[in-house]
Order: sequence, then structure tokens, then C-alpha cells
Amino acid sequence: MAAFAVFPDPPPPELARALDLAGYQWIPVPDDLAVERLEPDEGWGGAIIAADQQAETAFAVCRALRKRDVPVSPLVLLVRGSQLDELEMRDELYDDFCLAPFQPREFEARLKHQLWRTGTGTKPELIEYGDLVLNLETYQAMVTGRPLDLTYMEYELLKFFAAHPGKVFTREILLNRVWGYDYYGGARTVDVHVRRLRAKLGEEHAGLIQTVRSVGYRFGQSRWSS
Amino acid sequence: MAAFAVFPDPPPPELARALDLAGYQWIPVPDDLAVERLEPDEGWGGAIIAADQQAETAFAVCRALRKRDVPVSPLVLLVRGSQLDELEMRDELYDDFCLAPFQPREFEARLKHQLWRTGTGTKPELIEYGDLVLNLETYQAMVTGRPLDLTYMEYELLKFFAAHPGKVFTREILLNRVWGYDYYGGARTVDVHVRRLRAKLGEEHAGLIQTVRSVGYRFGQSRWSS
DNA sequence: CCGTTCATTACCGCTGTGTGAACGGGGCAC
DNA sequence: GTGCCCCGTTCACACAGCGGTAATGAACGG
Repeated sequence: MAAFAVFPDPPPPELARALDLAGYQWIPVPDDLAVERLEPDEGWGGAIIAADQQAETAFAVCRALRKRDVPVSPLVLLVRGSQLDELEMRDELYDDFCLAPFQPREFEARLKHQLWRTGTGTKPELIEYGDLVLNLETYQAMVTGRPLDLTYMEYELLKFFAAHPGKVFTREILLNRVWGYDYYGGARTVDVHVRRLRAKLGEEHAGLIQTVRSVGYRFGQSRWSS
Repeated sequence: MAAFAVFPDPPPPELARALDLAGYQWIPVPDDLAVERLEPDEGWGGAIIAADQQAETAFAVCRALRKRDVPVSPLVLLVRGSQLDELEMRDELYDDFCLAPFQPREFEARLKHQLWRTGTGTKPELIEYGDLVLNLETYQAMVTGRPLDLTYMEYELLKFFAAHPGKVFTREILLNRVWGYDYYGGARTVDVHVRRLRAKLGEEHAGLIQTVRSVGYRFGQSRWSS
């Protein structure tokens, strides 16, 4: 998971301890100007802003995190009870808040809930590998933005492959795991479906499914490839 | 604004006072069975569930409010600190929570923020998808301005579809969610209703409901959000 | 050079879905 | 109570297309 942005620098000891105990990565951010400078390559995974001290700078950091094309989320505030008025008209600057001094349990529960909400709440269930994307909810597949018109078995086979990239499967294993344990049929059936999958993936991505001679098939790149 | 559902009946005095002082309309709900019976014509505007007593019934009420085509939102929980563990794995049952005993200011701030986040705090009386508009209050449906003369089951099925665009549902799921958990009948019933829906939608929009062979049906196009 | 393994194509049986029609129960008017 | 009508459900049938198999050709390895 990407690191959290945490304000101020250094953060309150109890906040740092709570984050460390819960196992989250975090990076202290001293002010709004540092938001972009310190941002990891993979982006911020969220933000915890203690606004009980240096409230003005704290809200400036919030603005820097939220006034961008893709607002950083979740953003959890730490405020004193006397600051509740300041939250009005600032709804867009935070997702949740926690009253200081806070109970670690409450803080962790709020953080987890926000992570769930901003995670599974919005993103569909996907299997991705390189340019290939399988949407498990809509039963649709795409490669480099081009939708694939797959039949049921083709989709199931590709789903199984994409869920276990780099691993080699014999035809018997594939028949068991994809077609079902009670299926008894020729092993050549797998070949034909692999062939149809390669055709629909297009010449460009046909290599995603590699044949391992006298063994079976492998999806994606082997870990030992040079 | 539509009234809140409040559990239990009667609610804790401090909760009732906080809601009254803030000027919200609310209706006490004794249990999960009463959720539908007591629902106002305009639907629930949200829910405040005190789970510090009768936790089991409280969560049953939450489920009744959330496991519907259009989940009731916002839903704010009241819990004791010792109940924080129970919130895990129940993320989908609530939007925010407040620790009891609560400060009225904090409770009000949370409620206001949730009302802002869920969008003016009113349950959408319309479901729209492209040219299709479902009016939940008047039980009417229109497509490109042309009113559709739908029967009850047709309307319910279309409402369920439109509330979950892009997602694939098996016939069994549809029978459970639209016809009801206690329904036992042939899966082909779904086919016939889909066919009648497509006919009434007109040739132009019949494609809104797509059949996913050997899986089920899907409404509309899936969103390929990155 | 031969045997083995895989790719490719064509073909056919069968499952799943669309379509039309009929049944039956519940509700409403009278 | 009685008749009718509407709506939900089920049945029968046709058909498209999916999946499995066989046949043939090509590639690989020893």
C-alpha cells in the first residue's frame, strides 16, 4: 500500500505510534509546499492531518492534497473538540475526523473504514496483468483499451491464467481447475481454446500465453526470463 | 428533508434531544421488520442506529436499510468503545460512527458531513441511466421522454437493473433480489420478463439489457474506470 | 530421419436462449 | 357471489452459436 502523508513534521508521538503499530507506511509533511515534493512515485495512499496545532498550515496541506485532479483519499483529520466549528464549510477537505486526544482503537477503526470505503467502495473487482484487464463483475475483458468479445469458456480460461501469472499448468490441471473436477475429455480441447484465446488477444498479445513443450501452458512472463 | 430512521424505539434521550435541537425529522424504528412498514412515502432520508444496546437487533436494522436496491444513506452508528471490534467486517453496514457517550457537537458535525458527502442528504427519487428515467415516487418509467407502461414485476426488475448498471447477475441472483428470498420458481421466468422489458423499451433500447451466455444478464455498459 | 508434440482448420452435436402461446390465480367491477 | 381481465408463470419449439472432437499439417527434438 502507498504511504500516508502525515502532518505535522514531526507528528504527535501518539499518532506516529498508532500508525506504526497498525503497520502503515507514512511520510511526514511539514507544509503544503512539501506535498508534491515528498510525494512517492506511486502517489499518496491517504493522509492523516493533525489540525489541533498549526491549524492554518494543516488546512493548507489539506487543500494541497485535495485540490488536484485526483484528490488524495482517504484524508482523516485530528481536531480538538473546540475546533468542530472550523469543520463547517470545509467538507471537501476531509473524509473523516477524529477528536484529539484520540483512542488508538477508534482512530484505527476510522482509518480502516475509510480505506474500505475509498477502496472497494468505488473500484470494481478487477484482475489486471499488463495491458490485460478482466472485470469480474461485468464479465468483460479488455486489452490495451480494446474490449475482447470472449465466450464463457474463453473468459473462464483467461481468468484462471491471469489469476496465476507465470505458473505453468498441464492440460489435465487446466481441465480440472477450469472445466471442473468431474470433466473427462480430451486434452486437445485445451489446445483449441488456447488457440482461440490467442487469436482474440491479437497478434500483439498472443505471446501472453506461452506453450511449454511437453508440459503445458504458462501465462505471462516467467520469472526466469532474461 | 426526508425523516431519519432512528433505532431503538424509544431512542436514548440524549440522541432524541440532539436530533430535535438540530431540527431533523425522525421516526423511531423498533426492529428490522419495521423498516419497510414505517418508511415514509418519500423514503428514508438517512438513519441513526444506536447499537450500544441490543446490538444484534441494531445490526439487523442496518442490514434491512442497506440490503436494498437503493441503500439508505447516510447511516450513522452509535457504539461503545468496547464495540469497535464488531465494526470490522461490517463496513458495508454504515457510513460513519460516533462513540457513546457522545458530544452533541461531534455528533452533529459528523451528521452534517455525511449529509454533505452523500449529496444534499436526500434519497434520489430518480434513477437515471442514459435515456432511461425511473421515478421511484410515482412508479413511472420513461425512455427518451416516452412513458413506459410497465407492470409491477417489470418495473421492479428494471429498477434493480438500473440501480446496478454494468454488473452481471445470474438468474438465481435476480430471483432472490427482485422476486424475494422466499421465491422458488423456474429460472426461465427471468427470461420472459427480460424479453417483455426489451419489447417495451423498444427496438432502439432493447440492447440496454444484454444476455451474458451461460451466466445471466447485464444492464447497460460497464464503466472502465482506471 | 523419425517420432512426438503442438497449431490450425473444419465440422457436428448440444446446450442455452429467444419466441410464441397457453395456463391459472388474484383482484376488481358489478 | 360471479364474471371478467390482467399479469405472472410455465411449456413447447426453433435456432444460433458455443464447445468438443477429429483430421491434417507444421515444428521441434533426439
